[in-house]
Amino acid sequence: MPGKGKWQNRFSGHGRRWTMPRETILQQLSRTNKHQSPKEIFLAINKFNPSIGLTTIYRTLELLDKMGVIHKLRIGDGQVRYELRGKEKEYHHHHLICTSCGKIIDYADFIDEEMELIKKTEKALNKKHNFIINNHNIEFYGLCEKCR
Amino acid sequence: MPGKGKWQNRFSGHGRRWTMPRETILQQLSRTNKHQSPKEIFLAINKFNPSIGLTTIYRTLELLDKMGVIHKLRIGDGQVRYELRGKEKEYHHHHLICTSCGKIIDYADFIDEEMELIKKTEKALNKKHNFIINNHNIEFYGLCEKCR
DNA sequence: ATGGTAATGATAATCATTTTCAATAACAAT
DNA sequence: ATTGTTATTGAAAATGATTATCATTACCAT
Ligand SMILES: [Mn+2]
Ligand SMILES: [Mn+2]
Ligand SMILES: [Zn+2]
Ligand SMILES: [Zn+2]
Repeated sequence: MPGKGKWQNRFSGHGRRWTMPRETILQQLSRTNKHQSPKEIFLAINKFNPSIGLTTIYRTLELLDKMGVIHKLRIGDGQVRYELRGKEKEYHHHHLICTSCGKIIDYADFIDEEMELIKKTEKALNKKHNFIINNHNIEFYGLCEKCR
Repeated sequence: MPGKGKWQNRFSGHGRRWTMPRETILQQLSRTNKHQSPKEIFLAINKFNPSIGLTTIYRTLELLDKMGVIHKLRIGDGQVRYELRGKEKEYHHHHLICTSCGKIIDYADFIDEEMELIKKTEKALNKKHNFIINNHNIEFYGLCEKCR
């Protein structure tokens, strides 16, 4: 049954339940490509649905992150932030963060060269330290157009 | 007067004062190449000098970071961590973080290739987004030898 | 030696995130 | 459709890291 939400199927048959709060939270994440904090998501939802509690936002975001549906960011501004994940290819990007106003810019330039270097580094580090690398995090800090 | 500590001069003549707590904190940072949290530093110092308060640790670490003497790390384990900075060349490195036990490994492999890519990326991002890039952060997450 | 003031430490306050727990609602089995 | 199981929820309290307050202390230029 199409139209019931593209995520519903990912919740069925795993002892998990498809609930209204979860659908609402995913809708809110879809509404923008910004990197939203739990509180921001809560406030946005709260305007039209005050019955969903902040605790549920936290729990759901954590779950969605574990499921791989969203991506958790920890830039250093005191709260966690989340963004929806796309398919691997179209999703992979890094962040440009303004240390003055906190603006976050997505970028995916030189991804190919970067991936090559990452692969090489991962292989070397794996051999050297016997360390299994699952993912990486790259971010640039500086001043955005307005703040420079 | 040598022996009085290699950092003392960095505190003179800027309206800043060279104090016993600051010297002790820098000593503690020198004692290991681990990435210590404020609380860890506090506990280590507290064993032989219980007169230094946690608040001072926080304030001093923040100051030292601003001065460029130490480097602040925010891996995602709930507390900030700091490490001493060496000279630019010998210092520059990234981190390998075990998501299971929290172990942090420094590495500096492929730094040259990496710097080349970083420079290229920085230039492109600057042109594209009119963003001034001051520094970057790269870290790999995975499982260490013991935790795999 | 002394005065101005940067630095300190104890305490309280903030603030994001977690935990607890009783009530609710999905949903598989009837 | 009704039921029973239990995953999920929301309110409230708890936690834990970091910050703000403020009276006291101690650098250090004079
Ligand atoms: Mn992004
Ligand atoms: Mn390091
Ligand atoms: Zn900005
Ligand atoms: Zn480990």
